[in-house]
Amino acid sequence: MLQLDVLRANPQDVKKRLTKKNFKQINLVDTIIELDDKRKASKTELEALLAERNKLSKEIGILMKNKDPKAEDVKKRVAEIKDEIDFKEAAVNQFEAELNESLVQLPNLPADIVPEGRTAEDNVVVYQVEKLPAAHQGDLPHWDLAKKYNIIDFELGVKLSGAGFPVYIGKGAVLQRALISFFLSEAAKSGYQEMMLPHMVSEESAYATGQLPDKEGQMYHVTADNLYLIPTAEVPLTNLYRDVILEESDFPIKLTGYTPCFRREAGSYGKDVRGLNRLHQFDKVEIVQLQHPDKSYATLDDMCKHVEGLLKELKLPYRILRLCGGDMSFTSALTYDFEVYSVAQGRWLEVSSVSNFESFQSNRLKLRYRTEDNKKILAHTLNGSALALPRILAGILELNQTEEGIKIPAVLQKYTGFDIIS
RNA sequence: GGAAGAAUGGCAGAGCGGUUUAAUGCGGCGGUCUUGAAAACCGUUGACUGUAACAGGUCCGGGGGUUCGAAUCCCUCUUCUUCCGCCA
Repeated sequence: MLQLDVLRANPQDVKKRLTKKNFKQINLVDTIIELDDKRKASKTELEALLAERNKLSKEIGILMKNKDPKAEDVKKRVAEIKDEIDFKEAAVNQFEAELNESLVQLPNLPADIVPEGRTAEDNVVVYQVEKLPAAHQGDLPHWDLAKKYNIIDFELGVKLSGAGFPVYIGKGAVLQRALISFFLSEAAKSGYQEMMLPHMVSEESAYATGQLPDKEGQMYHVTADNLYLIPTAEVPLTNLYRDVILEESDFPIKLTGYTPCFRREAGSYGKDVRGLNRLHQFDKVEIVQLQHPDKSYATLDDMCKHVEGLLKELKLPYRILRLCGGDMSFTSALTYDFEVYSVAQGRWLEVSSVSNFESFQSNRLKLRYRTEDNKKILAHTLNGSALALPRILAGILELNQTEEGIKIPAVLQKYTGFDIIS
């Protein structure tokens, strides 16, 4: 959620930047400022009435103690004020509700270096591996490899749950476990503290990181207990610091966690959902940092370097995109996507997305730090996948297929205990 | 799931209808003393809102109610503790 101060300080600039993000209801900015004006005015009036009531009530207390009959007169006066108070209070509540409802609809403002553009076509490639892997005769896409070596069974998943819930078998399952261990170990090496987290969160948590109300339909909702299955570890990880006031010396806070992720993916069909490309349940190791506003962009670069390091270790051909305004998420100020190239599918697969949210999340989280002169300032939050497993697995299977079988990348072998799937 | 009790400022802990603008202790910060430190003593120390700055307002787990007035009484929800039941 954007800070009201920012809107008020420079509404024209805010509108310009919202436009870059392809946000249509620009006049919402003016509506919000008007609502805030109204809210402030009514609140000042309400508070004057409350002050008057408090004063008179105190007088009544003294009069009653002295058994003074004038107490009854004062009581009558307060009763009159009370009606006004109820009326004003309703008005203030109304304005506050409307203001909040509008404010929540505004997406985060894009950073200056975010490219103009509306779709994925407009994203800027900031790095691409020099040589794409050569195509070989008879290369199979991962869903065929999965079947050939009996390491993933999509039909069994359908039997248990439906499409998008694959069952990993034998070496396939071990490879998943190895990837999780590898990613967590690497994150630990980079100084991230590992957390094991709940896979369901409350409405409050989902709201604080911005999944609600924006992405209501994307999450599985356990209605009996009003809990949401997490779409990413970002939600519990970042909510750990909801309503927290940090000291400046606490920065940076670096957290990591492995969780399964659950996404309804309503409306996604076609070739994009083939095999491991898009699932309802998948595994991911997430990294999160909480940082001082002055350092968050340097931190974003650090996090990108970490992700890049993983892809290099796994020897996967990758590229890095700076997302354009129209393709960025609602909550992000700057996002880099990492994609792995699959020859067998002839396409790039998104395996990580690293973002700086600036104070957009911390505003709702009420995550702040205390400055030397005791001011409380919103911290910046960042997160990234490091990494999401299914497409990494797809990449490994497709890129390392040989006539003998699928070669396991060297860095993973100490976690798998085998070097080939045959 | 059943029964009972509890929830107060960073922590501990009073207050149970009207100078509470929440006592007191610990911790934190500043000072005196000291070569320095400790001890002792003195002072200071919550959050939100609001103002140019004051003032003012709100907050005693959340929400609602009673009252002229609620931390204090009532209802409700949540969480915790203890006991019982069930159970990885």
